[in-house]
Amino acid sequence: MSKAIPSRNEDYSLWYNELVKKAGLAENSPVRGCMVIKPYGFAIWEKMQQTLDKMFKDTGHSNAYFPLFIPKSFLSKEADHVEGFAKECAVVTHYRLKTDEENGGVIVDPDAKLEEELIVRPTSETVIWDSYKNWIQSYRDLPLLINQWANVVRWEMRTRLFLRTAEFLWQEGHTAHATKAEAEAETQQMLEVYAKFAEEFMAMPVTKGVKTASERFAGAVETYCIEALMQDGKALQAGTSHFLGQNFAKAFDVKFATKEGKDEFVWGTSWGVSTRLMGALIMAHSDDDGLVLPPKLAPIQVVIVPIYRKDEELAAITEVAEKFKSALQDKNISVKFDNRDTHKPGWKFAEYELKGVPVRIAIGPKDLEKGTVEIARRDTKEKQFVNQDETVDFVTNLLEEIQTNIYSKAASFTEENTRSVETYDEFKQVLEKDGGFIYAHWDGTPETEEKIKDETKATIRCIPLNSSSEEGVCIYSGKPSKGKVLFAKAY
RNA sequence: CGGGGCAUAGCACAGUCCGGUAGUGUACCUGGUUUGGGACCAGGGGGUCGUAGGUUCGAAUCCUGCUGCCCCGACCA
Repeated sequence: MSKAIPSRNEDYSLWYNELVKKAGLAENSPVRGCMVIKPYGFAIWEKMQQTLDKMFKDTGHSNAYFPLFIPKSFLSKEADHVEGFAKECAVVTHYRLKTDEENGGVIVDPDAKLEEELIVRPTSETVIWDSYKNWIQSYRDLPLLINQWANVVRWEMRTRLFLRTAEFLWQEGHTAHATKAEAEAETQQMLEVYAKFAEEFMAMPVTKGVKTASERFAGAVETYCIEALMQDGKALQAGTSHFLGQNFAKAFDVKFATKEGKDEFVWGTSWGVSTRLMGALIMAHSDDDGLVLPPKLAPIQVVIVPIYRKDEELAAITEVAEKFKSALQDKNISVKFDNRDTHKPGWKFAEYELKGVPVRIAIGPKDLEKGTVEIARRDTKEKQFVNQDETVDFVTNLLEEIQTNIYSKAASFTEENTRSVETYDEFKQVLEKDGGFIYAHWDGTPETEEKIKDETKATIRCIPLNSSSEEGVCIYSGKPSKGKVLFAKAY
């Protein structure tokens, strides 16, 4: 009981915060805006990393590592880039502390001021393109396909565990290409990788699209994104892929010799997903009893709980449990046999539900008699008895079914909460009453976008890639529109 | 960074109005009985009441500064 979390209906935001803490995913740190990612939360992140890392390598990318600190002067080399990030950079000004003679403790040593201040990377384009200048000489060095797993710091005013923290973990891909078309194809390809990851592994449907100019990455020519709808009807940007054009190449003078011997600027891309995906994963599927994890990302896919009175019973149950454990592990299923005698079965049931373990197997004396086990699935909370000789196959299939089911559930939710409107009144009404994704005509101007945002808090999440070019008139200005765009209130 | 609320044991809170030396639940430790949905009984440990100062014989309580957290806005992956 002590671990019960608030319900989503009562207070969605509190539900999220409490769930993150009670499920042991993360907690606040002594430093404002930062978070401690706890072992269980990190285990989920590691599974995401492993999967994505393989997808990146399968598409020809290699990992590297660039430094945390960036000379301040680098940031200002690309005008839009500095404009976008300057407001939220942490700056290193000194390199030494000394003991405070008067008050005890330590103070910054005023004699240790850095000649050029360093910024803590908010993203690594600048430091990476500075290297690329030396790495790239000719068309033979292209394409250059690099990814790095790193932490970055953006000094946010308002933070929330996983969704927006001052320091976060992410991967950032940075590629350089000989032609515009190739760089554009790379941008698209990585967007597809993200969409595939979100849908197949996170079981989270996403809408692919292009950002409007005002939402574009600072320094990009075009920003592509995947947007997902959370259970409270708000949208969450889950990943971005940027076509950088020649902006950074020009800023850092990255040229290559073509086959014909001409000097040309290279074309760039960058793309990233962060620990924010953890927030998306939590909000996409979980319920009032706790986390619901897709089997493909669950650190523990199956938990086995013994039910017994006497030690002899435990011994007999353990024998069966261990047999299942190794049989399932042989099928690459991660299994935990929780034989702790410090907690009762009911306590363990609640605990693993809170933690979102997809499948629970309970084995008790009655099961030993009947040759069965009790199998419970986290997504629907259904329980059933299964014969022991069918258990391994049953569980293997069940994991796949759960993965499919939570995707369908999220997909129907997204579908049910995606609406199309023709007028501004209708737009405001739907936004107020239902939230969710709203398709509406927009005249394409930043002014209209801004006004709608000011008046309704809804932003253009993206111009969907698959949108039909159905002509119409802008809901706000009445001017002509070439197609509907996707609006929502967003995280 | 503006507006509001909060800060007391690991966690959730009471006590603050009206100053008198800190309490409840839960978690933790020990022993026993228990175990098919968050067990029960008995005993036990743990808090310089966010922090710095002020008022007072005496401060969790009154006053001031600071810090942090939560909610609402502006900014953002």
